[in-house]
Amino acid sequence: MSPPTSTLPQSAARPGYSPLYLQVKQTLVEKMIAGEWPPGALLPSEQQLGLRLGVSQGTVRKALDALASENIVVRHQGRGTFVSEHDQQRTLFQFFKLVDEQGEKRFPETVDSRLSLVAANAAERAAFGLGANARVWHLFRNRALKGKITLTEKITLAAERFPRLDAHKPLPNNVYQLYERQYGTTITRAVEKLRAVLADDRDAEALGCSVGAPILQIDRNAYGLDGALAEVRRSHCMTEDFHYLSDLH
Amino acid sequence: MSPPTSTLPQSAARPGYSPLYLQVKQTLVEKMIAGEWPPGALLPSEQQLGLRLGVSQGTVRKALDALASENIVVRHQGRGTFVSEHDQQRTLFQFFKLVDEQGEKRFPETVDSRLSLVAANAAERAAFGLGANARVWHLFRNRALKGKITLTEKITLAAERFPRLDAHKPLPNNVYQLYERQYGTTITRAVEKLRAVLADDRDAEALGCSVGAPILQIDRNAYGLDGALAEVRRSHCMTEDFHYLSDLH
DNA sequence: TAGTGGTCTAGACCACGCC
DNA sequence: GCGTGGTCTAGACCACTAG
Repeated sequence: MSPPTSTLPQSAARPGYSPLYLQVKQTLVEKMIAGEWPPGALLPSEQQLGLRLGVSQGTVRKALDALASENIVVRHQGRGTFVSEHDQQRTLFQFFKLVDEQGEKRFPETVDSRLSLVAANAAERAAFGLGANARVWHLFRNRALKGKITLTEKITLAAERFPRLDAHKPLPNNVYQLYERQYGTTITRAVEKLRAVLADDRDAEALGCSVGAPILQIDRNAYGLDGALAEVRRSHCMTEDFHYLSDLH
Repeated sequence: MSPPTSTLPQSAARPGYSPLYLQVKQTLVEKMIAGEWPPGALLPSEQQLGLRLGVSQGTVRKALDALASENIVVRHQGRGTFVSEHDQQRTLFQFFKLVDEQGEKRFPETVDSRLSLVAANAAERAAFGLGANARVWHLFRNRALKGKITLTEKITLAAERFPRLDAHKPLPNNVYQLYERQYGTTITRAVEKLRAVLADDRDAEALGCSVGAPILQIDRNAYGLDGALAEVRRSHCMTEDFHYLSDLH
């Protein structure tokens, strides 16, 4: 084999060992984080990556397959492997779980939007790992499905990770695309906690329902490529005409 | 290579083509459905399966990896590949999404259970693909988490698929294990639809809450190894102390 | 026609579980 | 020690895309 132009750490040291293909995967992710391959970029071919990293094409393939299964890259036979972008399709299929009775998805339209910068409270500092005087953005939005306001959102972001967010007003419907293009933060994974609650005065006003109506509360924590918590979001959703779809596989 | 003792269909006919490893996967699933390898059974090694099916060990591996990713088999280095069983662990991690504030899961205890056999209504006949005079089982259960009744369930099963279900009373806590051991029906996949509703009189009585309390309604359709709908379940759950956890990856 | 990923094969070595 | 799955490699051929 010709000498590699780059080497991977810890080839087989017993403690802390990780398989070669996972080291390759991690290396690729780090290059994405560093901006070497921004979202939408075409990666080098498997052969070229193998030569560059000093591993076989099959090992590169296993790393890329793992990245593809996490929706971090997209592979196209005959074209190549691309870093995933937060286009509407991805946001819809990976991060949006509300469907109508027929199981159809629609992208929600933002009807009303309010952005403010406030001092982070203790819970917010703990969640984002912020210092004592840190500040956070609060973004409130009402969103409509099929023309009817169906959910309200409160999004919380660390100001130090998303500086001058107000410069991008009006914020786009798809904020994950904004995080990605303006701040280099790609959301790759999220965890949602669901509860049933009763509509309070604010819910009732925003959603046009009565106080005490049943509301699905969705608490989402969204994480970036680097694994750090990037966004916290609480949604209140009416589930008369839509429901949350969860696949257990 | 020595001649295979069995052959796979359509080696490369253009229309309806499917890769070899998917044909292998399908062949293995069919053997499981036929009862050749019941849940818990040790499969032949990759080498032996390759010889038997006339494909390479690497192709068998790709089929087994796909089955493992769907939780249909479990692989153990040094021991072999086993058909998955519905032990408490699997039921808990794959099909039970309620966790407490600390994110801990507990297996729910069945407190009360009522089983009845009734004529299937139109919706039930359509869902299960039943004939005009078909009957279905209705199983109502109240279930407790950490000693407190937290959810009610209504389970619907086609009587023709689950004959003499009443002979197994009292039904076990883990009904998926019963389906598997007594009826050869292995649940492999489920889809849940979630809504927020208000507690009615029956919810209030069963759950010890007030009428009009917020309730998380979970409609689950569970499918067997053969892909057919096997169980329909509606759960009503209090989410004061527990919430539904959904991973978006 | 050239280049890419997708499939399939074959063989080597390692880590693990069991006897 | 033996057999298992896990990793890694190398090379062949196919299907798809693009120029």
